[in-house]
Amino acid sequence: MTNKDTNTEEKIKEAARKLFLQKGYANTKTRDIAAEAGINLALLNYYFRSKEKLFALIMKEHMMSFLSGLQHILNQELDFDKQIQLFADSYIDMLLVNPDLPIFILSELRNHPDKFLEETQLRERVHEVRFFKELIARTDSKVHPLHFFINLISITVFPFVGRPLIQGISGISDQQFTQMMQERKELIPKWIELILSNS
Amino acid sequence: MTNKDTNTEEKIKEAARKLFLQKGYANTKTRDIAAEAGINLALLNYYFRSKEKLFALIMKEHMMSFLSGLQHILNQELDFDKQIQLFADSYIDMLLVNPDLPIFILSELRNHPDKFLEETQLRERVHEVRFFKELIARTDSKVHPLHFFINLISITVFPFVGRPLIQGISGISDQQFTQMMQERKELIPKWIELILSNS
DNA sequence: CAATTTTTTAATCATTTGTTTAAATCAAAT
DNA sequence: ATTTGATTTAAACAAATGATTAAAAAATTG
Repeated sequence: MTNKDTNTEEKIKEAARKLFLQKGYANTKTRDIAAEAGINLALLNYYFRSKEKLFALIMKEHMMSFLSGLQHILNQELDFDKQIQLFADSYIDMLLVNPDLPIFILSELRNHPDKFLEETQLRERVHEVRFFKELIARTDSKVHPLHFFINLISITVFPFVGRPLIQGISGISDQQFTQMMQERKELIPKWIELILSNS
Repeated sequence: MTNKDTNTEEKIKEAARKLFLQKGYANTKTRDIAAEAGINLALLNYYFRSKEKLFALIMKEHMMSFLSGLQHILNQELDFDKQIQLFADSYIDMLLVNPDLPIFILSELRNHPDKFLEETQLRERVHEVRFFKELIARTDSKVHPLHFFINLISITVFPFVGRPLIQGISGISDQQFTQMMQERKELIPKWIELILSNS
């Protein structure tokens, strides 16, 4: 505490987190970060060598927390149905706190398709998750189990990615949007279970 | 034809379409566009005044075609179920041809939240669409009809936005991805109708 | 306290990038 | 064919941007 918030290195990281998340890599200038952190521009390079290295650090941090969250939820020893409920509930909570996270990750992933996937060992770590084994076991149909996972992620995450469009079309307020996302915590598990049980 | 493809103005637009779509506004340099179009750099400003004006043009074009597509499909005089089928089918076809379109639009919309929504009269034009009136009429439940529209868009569009993650996690090939999207043309209507009829 | 190391600062550099200019070339009209 | 206007070109400009430097200030060590 004492050191962590006043510490120059941490101040730069904090500013970088905020701005990169908000505006992406290309739209964030080193001078913006320095100003936001309230430090001299040269200190950015002193502590992190380059803008790119600083970004890689922040990006990895985000990918890891995204992954750890997923891993933690989907590895719990729970009923399959309970697990879906837990996922929707805690993931939407997380997204309401970090609404910019998905579009940030997906935008940057577009520019460096492999870079970040490799260094987080995404595939390896997700593959041994309980939920997936359960999901595969559950589907006796000819429909690929991945479809159901895609559906779950889609209806949970997409509203946050497509938010400007959704609000632009429907005209709902920020408050109404949040309200609807709260409702989805309970609706998503029902929908997914419905889809799963009829396949 | 004769003029349209060799025409300098059109060559620049074509190059701009390709590069903006692929890399976004900030990551596309005017020199890249000039090189791609095979023309002198100054011609970009000669014909379009500025990079920003050129971009606004391309962006509006994309928003319009996105909107017209939606409008055309959702205004057809068809059964509600048929309409959902038509939507999934033709929208996935479109997305397979333009897989970068959603992430492009959503990324840029993040930087200029209102700018493009206003000038396309998105809300006004979508609001008078047959499909929505039908959707609202259909839902007697206490669940907001917008939820179902969000679901339809989510499971249709999100796979293309989240493609790097989906392929990174599952390890499926490009070909397998395309195959799955083809399958979803028939699956999505079933899922959506299932959800609708149980609400 | 003096010496040494670490941190911070202001100034500057080198490159990139969007845009402009002035001259050259091309096309159309009289 | 000459004139006039439109198009194209090479060169340059100005601002933005990531990075470096050398000196000053602060902190640490002996």
